[in-house]
Amino acid sequence: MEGYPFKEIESKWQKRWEEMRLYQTPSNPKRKFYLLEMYPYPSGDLHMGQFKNYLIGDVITRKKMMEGYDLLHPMGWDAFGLPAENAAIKHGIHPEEWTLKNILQSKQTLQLMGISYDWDREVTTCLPDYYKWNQWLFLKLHEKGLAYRAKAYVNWCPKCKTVLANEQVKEGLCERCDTPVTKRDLEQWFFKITAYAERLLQDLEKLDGWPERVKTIQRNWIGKSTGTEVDFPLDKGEKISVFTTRSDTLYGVTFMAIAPETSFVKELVKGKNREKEVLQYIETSLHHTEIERTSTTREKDGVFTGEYCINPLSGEKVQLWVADYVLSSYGTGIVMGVPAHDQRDFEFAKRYGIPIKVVIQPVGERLVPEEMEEAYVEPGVMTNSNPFNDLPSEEGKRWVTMKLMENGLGRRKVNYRIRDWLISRQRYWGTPIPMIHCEQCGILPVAEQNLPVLLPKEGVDFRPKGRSPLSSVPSFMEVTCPSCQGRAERDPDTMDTFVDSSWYHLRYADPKNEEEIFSKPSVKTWLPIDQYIGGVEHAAGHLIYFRFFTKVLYDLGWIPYDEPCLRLFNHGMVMDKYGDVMSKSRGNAFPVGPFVEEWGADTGRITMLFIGPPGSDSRWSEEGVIGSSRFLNRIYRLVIESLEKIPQKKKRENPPKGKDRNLLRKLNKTIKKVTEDIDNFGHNTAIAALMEFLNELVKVDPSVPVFRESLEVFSRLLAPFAPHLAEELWHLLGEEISVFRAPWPEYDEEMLKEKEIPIVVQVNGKLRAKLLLPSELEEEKVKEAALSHKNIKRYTKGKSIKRVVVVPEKLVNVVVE
RNA sequence: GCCGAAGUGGCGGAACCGGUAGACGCGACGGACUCAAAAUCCGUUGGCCUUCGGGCCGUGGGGGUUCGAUUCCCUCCUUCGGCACCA
Repeated sequence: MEGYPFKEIESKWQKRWEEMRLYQTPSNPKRKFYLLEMYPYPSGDLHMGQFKNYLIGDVITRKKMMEGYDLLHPMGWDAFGLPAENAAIKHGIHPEEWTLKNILQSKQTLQLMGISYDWDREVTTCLPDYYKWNQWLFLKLHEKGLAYRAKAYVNWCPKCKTVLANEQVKEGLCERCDTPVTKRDLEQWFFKITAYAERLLQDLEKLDGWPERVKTIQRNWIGKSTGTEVDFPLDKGEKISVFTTRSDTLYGVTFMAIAPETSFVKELVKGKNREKEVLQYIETSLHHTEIERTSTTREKDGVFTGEYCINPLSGEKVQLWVADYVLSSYGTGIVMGVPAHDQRDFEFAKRYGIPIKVVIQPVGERLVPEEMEEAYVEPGVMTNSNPFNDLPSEEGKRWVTMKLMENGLGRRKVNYRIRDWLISRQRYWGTPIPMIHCEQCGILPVAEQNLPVLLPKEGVDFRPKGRSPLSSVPSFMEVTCPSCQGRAERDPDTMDTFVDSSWYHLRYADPKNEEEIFSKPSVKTWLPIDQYIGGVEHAAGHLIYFRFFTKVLYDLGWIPYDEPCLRLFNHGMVMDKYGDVMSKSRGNAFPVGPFVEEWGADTGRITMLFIGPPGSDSRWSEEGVIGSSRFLNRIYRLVIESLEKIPQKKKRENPPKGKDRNLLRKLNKTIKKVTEDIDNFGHNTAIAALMEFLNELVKVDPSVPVFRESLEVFSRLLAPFAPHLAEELWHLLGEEISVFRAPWPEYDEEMLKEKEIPIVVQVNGKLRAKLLLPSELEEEKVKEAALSHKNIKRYTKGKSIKRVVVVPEKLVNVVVE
């Protein structure tokens, strides 16, 4: 294939840019711009599917550079995590060696595509100079009571042999390996993100530059619900509390359902005659996986405890049941059962013959419990609820709650669906948790000056055993207690890698600081992030954690703002031609290395960006590559072939006339279009505009002065998309300094104006004629011209004209009869 | 079930705030160059009809608002995404 010499051009300019330190972050920015793409897991040779993210960012960076901004555009590696450990088990290579090798390769791939990173600020999370600060942050959270240890039934993936955070369980399956997740009763470390639930929810309002979609996902995930906590007395002066959003149905409670995990159940039935059955039930239900338990098709089951509590307002006796449709981790783990007005309770009551008591009547209807086929969950009028009878139920909620409050039997309460963030992992390749377990003194933090707690490199058996691999490394585990100096043990678990990514963006501001996590002035200079780019899949995970850490650091006084990024853009996924997501494991990914070898980086860049709007999913195809390659070849050929004829002098006569003026108008339109499109993430249409302009340019005589001007501007407009070729053209035109040091072109509003404008003439909304009329012609004249057109006369002949609509400089619509 | 996004030629996709639907690209067809092919260049390309002037239909289906709707409203269908026994 005969094409332009992209190989020479690309390597030449990549080298040159490095020599001139084009991407270096300025130390004293005047107009700062912090652009960040979500950093990747370094999987080696990156594939085309992963590149969309970086390319979108690179286009913006290069344009901002030319607009005179001072940029921070860094890159790093989410380098801890399971794949390295799995590679170690499979191939016997140490996770660190494997990871560092992959980082090197991934980095080369990014450089091959000409992405504009300042590599001096590279951050690698698996190195001690980074994870030391994970540990430091852990200690800060611990001091504040935001890192705590608790025994809880937690998500456990039997295949990965580790616990998982709620955010890592998708539909009951492990996000990583799709294995059904089970529950284990373990003592683990948690970050108290629930303490920030309200702020995380409220502050979404501030995030104008975030996609609505992401904010909605976060709102759902946080899941605020407002209701009442009600106390139900037990026999001997004790009580149990439940959370409800339907206090208006309190008089309809006929049973209580208690989650099997609740320790209180065991005590309740202790020594009672139904103890055996209850314990048996608890045992089996805990063995069910999350999917089994939450399957909506499954019949709800439970067991009667034989015990009762008292409805605090009606005084009725209420049966206590254990049922596994109740979640222990939400509210109090106990639910009041109102079969008549809650579908789940209805099904449960039907199955076990528990009474159904109607307390809300729909308007104009009368519910009879025996005839009900489903619960009535809508609002209505209260009944059987003396003294609240005949109150509308919505109003009743407030009255019932007030009555409970007056008598000390209940209180207003807000619950959130979001759970505390479980961060312990029983794996090797992660940040060691900087805590020490002493039998005498309890659990104590490692002193700050003793950080980092280094991950041992030797003597580790990586094979998963369900216990952390670190627990079998004596040199790591054995430690003296910081308090009593006796023998103690380190915490054997490592941190979730989402801890790393919750603050990496801050480290870029001051990546080599050995004294502090970052210096406050450096953060003040660069943060918050002006534009963040990444996939939507992180909406309920990383993007919540990252906001949470920002708020914690704000509260600690380390940063002066409480939202980490002002604008967020979600790029779409790249699929293969069959519509499957590109991934290495599926084997359908286009590796970047061979592609660049065959087609060149610029062609790859144009293809990826022209394929469709950056925000939507797109399919990678060979056909797209051909179009992009042709486009670049045509540009190059045009310049080479016309080079001799291009006038040397840059000045043109002002103002140009005729054809020249037409070309110049088109040029100014292109500047406007490309500029606005990049700002609005319309990279595909920006490239289309460049193609359109090229189509004009090839028709023009190269010896006219406007031709030279056109090419100079065109090179600059092309530069963000195809930086190597654009730089080459720029220099072919005789420029000495880099195109990226040249200013971004500006358009002349005057030049956009046309002398004559095509006006569309419709009759009854249908296109019937086109006119070419002088711009700024008075309405009357336009009307006249339209009506006197021969084709329009054909349609209006013999008919009465009811109305003529004139849209200035656009169209005329003649309405007849 | 609830919430959200989307549905446009053979294909990827354009169309500002309601004003020429299909920009740009791919593919296809015809032509030029060539011994030939590739590459390149020129032309045509939503469907149907046509006396070659033009006409009718057409943006998932149906309805509505409007002089005019891919765009706004109602309703239904399909696809994708989020939440889903959260009390």
